[in-house]
Amino acid sequence: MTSDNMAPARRNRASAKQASMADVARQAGVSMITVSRMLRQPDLVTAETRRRIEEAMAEVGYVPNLVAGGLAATRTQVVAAIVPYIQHGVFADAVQGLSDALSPSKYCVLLGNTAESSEGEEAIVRTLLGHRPAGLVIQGANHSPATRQLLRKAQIPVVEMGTLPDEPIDCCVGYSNRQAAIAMTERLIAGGRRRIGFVGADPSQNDRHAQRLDGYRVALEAAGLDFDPRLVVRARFGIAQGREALAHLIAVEPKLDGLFCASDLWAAGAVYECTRRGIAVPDAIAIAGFNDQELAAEMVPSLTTIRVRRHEIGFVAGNLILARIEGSESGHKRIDVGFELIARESA
Amino acid sequence: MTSDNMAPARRNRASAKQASMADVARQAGVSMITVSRMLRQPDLVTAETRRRIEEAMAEVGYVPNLVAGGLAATRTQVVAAIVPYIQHGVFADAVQGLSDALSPSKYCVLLGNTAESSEGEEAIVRTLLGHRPAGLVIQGANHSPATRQLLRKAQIPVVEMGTLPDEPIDCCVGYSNRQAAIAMTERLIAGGRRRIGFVGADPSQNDRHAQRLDGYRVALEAAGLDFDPRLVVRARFGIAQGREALAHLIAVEPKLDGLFCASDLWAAGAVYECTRRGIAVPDAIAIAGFNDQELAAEMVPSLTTIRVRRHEIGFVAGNLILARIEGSESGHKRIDVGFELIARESA
DNA sequence: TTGAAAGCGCTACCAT
DNA sequence: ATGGTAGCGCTTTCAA
Repeated sequence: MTSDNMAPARRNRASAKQASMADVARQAGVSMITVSRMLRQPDLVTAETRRRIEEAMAEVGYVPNLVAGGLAATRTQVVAAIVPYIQHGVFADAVQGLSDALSPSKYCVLLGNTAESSEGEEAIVRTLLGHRPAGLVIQGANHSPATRQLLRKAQIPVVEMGTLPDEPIDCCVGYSNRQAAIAMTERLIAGGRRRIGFVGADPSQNDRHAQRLDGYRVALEAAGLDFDPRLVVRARFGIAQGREALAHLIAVEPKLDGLFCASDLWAAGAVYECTRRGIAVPDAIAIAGFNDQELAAEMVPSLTTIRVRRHEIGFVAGNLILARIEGSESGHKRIDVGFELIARESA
Repeated sequence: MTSDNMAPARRNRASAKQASMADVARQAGVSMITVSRMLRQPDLVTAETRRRIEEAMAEVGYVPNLVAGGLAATRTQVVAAIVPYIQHGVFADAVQGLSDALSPSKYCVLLGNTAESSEGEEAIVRTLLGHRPAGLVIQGANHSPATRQLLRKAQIPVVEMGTLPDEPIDCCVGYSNRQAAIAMTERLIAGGRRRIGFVGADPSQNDRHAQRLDGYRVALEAAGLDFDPRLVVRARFGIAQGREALAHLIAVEPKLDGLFCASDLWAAGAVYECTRRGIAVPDAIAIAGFNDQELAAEMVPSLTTIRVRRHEIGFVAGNLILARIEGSESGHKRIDVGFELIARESA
């Protein structure tokens, strides 16, 4: 029962080498090109021929070599996806959406993690481009000149996700991080908050967070409130970092009465820290998040946050790529999927 | 400044076609094979030649075609990774680990989502194998006979992750889900709990959860407690589903005093539901999770759970694959990374 | 509806 | 240390 690997050449080449298209053709008594055709445009082949080929494929255990196919056709069945960390739910959602859009067309996702560094990004873009993907999606839009150059020269559809740059490399699908941040900050202000903190990622490495910070600042100043750099915390992602941020901020500013976190993880951490310290949320401090991640709706108190349809962003990006590959050049080069302010208990 | 795409043939072929290795060779005044060598074994090339080639590569904007390389060498720089959903943090952690292990060697991850169905799994395995990956890692070990057959015939290293099957296809790296479940159930029992519920995924589709369910049952029976099928809930993943599960269970069994959730998400949902209903955790009901996901340590009350080093599992899997590719066939075919019971507040 | 020949861009193998 | 010659396994013309 375990004769798969070591079987001494049952039938044709049971173990020796992988079966090739030539083997299938021979077995079916047709030419290679007919096998190739039946795989890609079955309608052009007689039902009878098709049957014979299918039988032959099963017989020899044929798995088409997409590498050879990709080389011959000078186009692969692969789409590259570049995100800072696949481990972060926010990016994984988009990649899932991408994968879901691509799967019906048999395209696969080739993954690249940049670790949120621009050198890392350029290196990974280079490598992924070497695999000659049919298209590429990438998180954000603040790429180094070298990276932009590479992407342009690649002559494939490129989709920047999660933001709406003024000058996309090719296409983009996202929403206005700035407007979303403005909306949330305005809400906090409208709720009577005056000393509002901000937690975000390094704005020089993360353009989405840079825009959220910008929106926060704009909204404050529009309301005649001070933008106080001491109330701006730069953090690594994580719930624990949210706790720390809150601890830091109330030390710096005991009158803190509002907090806008550019990610739900930080907001959750801040809320938990308040809970532990007996600080009432939102009565003493209103805390808002960003992303509407799963725990936002479920935790106690639930999180007021910005909902972004991340799976949809990836899905739309995938369909954009497919449309471009198929040549239906479709006008839309800049798709705004919008955002939604979800008002819950925490703010 | 935007002349990348449309520039009318500056230098050599600025826009026409992608530069090939032949172009680089011509430009550098060497043969193709020397370029190839310099890319893969720079030591075998004179410093001077190297410099000329590097210059030429920059000049023509060369990005090596890994598809052609893969075909010629009959081995690619790609490792396939198959998980139920990349969107689930638990799987994304392992994929991140895999990617982190492979990156230094310039291997990329080709992603496949099975959506946790065996037909889906076979289809995605077929497609990924078509890309002739140098290795493949896959979550779990309950694959259909056809899938196992495909994987065997592929003649590449295969690593099954997250479990320790009796008969791995090739290698595996994981831990005993059964032992972990036994340990946690025993803890609940030792804490005086007598009516203990269980929440898990469909055991027929998810072997890890099947083993956790088994461990729960074994521990109950070893303690002389009834295994009551009414207290076993099968759920889809999610915090909300954990709330529902708790609601359902206390309706079925008002005397419920313990709950073992095979994922932290369910445990978190159950805890939140208790909080909302004013049920004291752990006093009235002890609730235990599984995975030690990020929120487990942070939420209030914090979650007693099983810690599994998921990133490490992926990382080890990646290194196993690399070792196999390099031929250092290394004996370890079955790596147990163990688990840890993390005692916190909820149980 | 089917087939023959010519590559796709690179690496392996053998020379030198 | 460098180069020439064959392919890798498919798809793309074109032809029948």
